[in-house]
Amino acid sequence: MKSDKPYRLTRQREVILEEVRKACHHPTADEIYENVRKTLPHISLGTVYRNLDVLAEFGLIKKIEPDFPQMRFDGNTKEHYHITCLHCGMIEDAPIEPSGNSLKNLENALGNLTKHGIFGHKLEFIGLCSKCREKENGRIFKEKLNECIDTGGFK
Amino acid sequence: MKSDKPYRLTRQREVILEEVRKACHHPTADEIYENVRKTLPHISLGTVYRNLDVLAEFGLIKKIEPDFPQMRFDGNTKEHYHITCLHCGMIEDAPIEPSGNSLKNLENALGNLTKHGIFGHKLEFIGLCSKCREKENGRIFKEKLNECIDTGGFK
DNA sequence: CTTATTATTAGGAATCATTACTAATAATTT
DNA sequence: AAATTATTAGTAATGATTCCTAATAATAAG
Repeated sequence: MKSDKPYRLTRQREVILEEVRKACHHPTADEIYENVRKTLPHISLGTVYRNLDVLAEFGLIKKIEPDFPQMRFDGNTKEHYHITCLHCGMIEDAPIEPSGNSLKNLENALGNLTKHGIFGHKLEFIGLCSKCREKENGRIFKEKLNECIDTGGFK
Repeated sequence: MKSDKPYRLTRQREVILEEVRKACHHPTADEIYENVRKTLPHISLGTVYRNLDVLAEFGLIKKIEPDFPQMRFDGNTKEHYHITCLHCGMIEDAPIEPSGNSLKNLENALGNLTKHGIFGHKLEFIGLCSKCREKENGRIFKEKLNECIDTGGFK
């Protein structure tokens, strides 16, 4: 528990937390809303948003802000990296370990070089999921790959 | 030029591109709008948004989607990393070189491990800029640092 | 150069995710 | 059991971005 604000365990909060934890696909707020409604049909969308924020504040879930206009949430709070599909916005876990200490070393170096306080980093891989890759028949893939070759990197 | 869509050079487009290029602080769309208005007082916000998208599509600028609700733009299209201030949303360039090939190797490894097509990665450092750090007198910094220590990473 | 074509514009309306507000409710404290 | 107050449902408001339309202006064609 990070925050020491007063905290009440409500049924809504409980169900929302469970829903985020059991979803393995980094759901959006409205996906969570739709699922929670199966258990609590009268819950309001505002309640879902508020509780997602509260749960994230207490460190029980993570808020993900991907390269996409809509927020997503993660029941897995251990450090790990993500792959975002450029086409559908779906996020999967990257099957690699957070690189031991090399990026942590970079953080320290940056903290010294700049006057910033650096807490952490976010490494996001950008690609096309297998479904979108198939559906688009490689078109986007080739386009983006060329773009990447042209500029020497995605961003 | 990435896209081969028809493209017309208008005064608006020219001024917007110049504005993004000369700004060194990764401006938001409305900051660009305000600045462009000094030269073209009758330009509309929609035109600014549309042109930022077009310019990004043609690879003349980059769109940045930081860990913050608002989009920012970058006139520097060479690969480089950013530091985002968690408090004010300001983005600065990270004074380090994109790590040669180690992250590119990770991309390749991931492309093989998963069925994804991986084009690139985005590495964002999260911190507090010196101004905010001062203003908050280290409060947020300590909080976030603890959070980071607790969970073994920011995200 | 003049006319035709059509991408682009200004301005405003619409959308979409998210946040804020309020009276009613329910979890905790006394 | 009563008092306190965090939380809720429902709805209105916000803020960034996108969409729509008739008018305009950049390019292409004659």
